[in-house]
Amino acid sequence: MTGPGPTPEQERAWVERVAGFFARQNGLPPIPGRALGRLMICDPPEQSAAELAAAIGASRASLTTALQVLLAGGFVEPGHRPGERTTYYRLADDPWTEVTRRRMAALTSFLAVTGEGLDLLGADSARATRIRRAHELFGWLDSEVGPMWQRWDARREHRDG
Amino acid sequence: MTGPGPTPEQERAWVERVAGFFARQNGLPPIPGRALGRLMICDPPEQSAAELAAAIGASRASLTTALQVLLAGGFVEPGHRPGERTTYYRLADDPWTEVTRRRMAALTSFLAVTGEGLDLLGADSARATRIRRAHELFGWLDSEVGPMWQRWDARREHRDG
DNA sequence: CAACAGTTTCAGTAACGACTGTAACTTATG
DNA sequence: CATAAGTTACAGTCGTTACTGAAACTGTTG
Repeated sequence: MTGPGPTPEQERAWVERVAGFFARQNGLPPIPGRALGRLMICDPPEQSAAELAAAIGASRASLTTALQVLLAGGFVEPGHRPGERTTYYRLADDPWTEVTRRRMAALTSFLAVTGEGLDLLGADSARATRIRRAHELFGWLDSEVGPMWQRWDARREHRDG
Repeated sequence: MTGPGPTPEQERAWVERVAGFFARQNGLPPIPGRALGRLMICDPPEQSAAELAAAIGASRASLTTALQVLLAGGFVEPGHRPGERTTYYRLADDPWTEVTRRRMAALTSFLAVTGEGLDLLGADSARATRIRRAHELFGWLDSEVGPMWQRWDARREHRDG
């Protein structure tokens, strides 16, 4: 007995939550977000563009765009079956680490802006105090995230490798 | 001799870079972003809404909205001078720590979504493997950011207090 | 090489969000 | 209580973006 499993309604609601999260967090449009959410729970894990379109209620044309976005972002991977022309898309093995890494890098990229600001105003001038505050935080943050991801990689290697 | 200082053109360009960053990163509209950038380098540090409007080339009405956004986000603080009715806005002492803290919290908030997904599919089911991958990363990340900010607070206290 | 399944491109549309200008409101001053 | 500086609320406009439907394209099968 494997239990009843989620209802289609529950699945839809969860997919919508995923889409909402990536819309807010990564600026992903609704349909790519829904396709991503769907690919996280669909059974089987591989789905054609047409199947995904039907599942989330969008046009096939929209799925093309959505899948391009997801492919470019490294979220999904294309796959083929012998004797079939259809491309079956599946969630990448672990898109999350890379995506999150990128987001944090983007966060600390403010360091370049503050650095240029300090150059402009003179790093030691009183007027640059406000910028320096920001510069210190983002510089420190930048020095923290490197080791942090090293710890993650070590942990992953320990579990998988 | 304190040097020539930046040209208005250079200031404008830098302000635009700040605005661009916060538009991409925090979803801030252009004008709030520009106002924020301006408040980072303006001299004197306190500015009225009218002054800011002139400096970044926006209407006063827009500045009202922009300043509300910045006040709500904790970026700026209002100030008054005796005998004057004008409100002078200045950059908060250190908005960056709090803002960045919020952003990282938002990042790890995906944990709630993956958690619900695991409940829905059954945490140990084969179908939940994809969700579990995400859940592990964000759970770990969540456990990392707490201590990380503690280190920052300690560092700050050591320097300031 | 013809037929066809599937994918992609593109033009058009609808909805959304930001910004402006004006008008109403608030509050300190004489 | 009248005045004036400044702030706020609002209606309208402009630009952008996501999405759809139809047509063009690609590549495999018989």
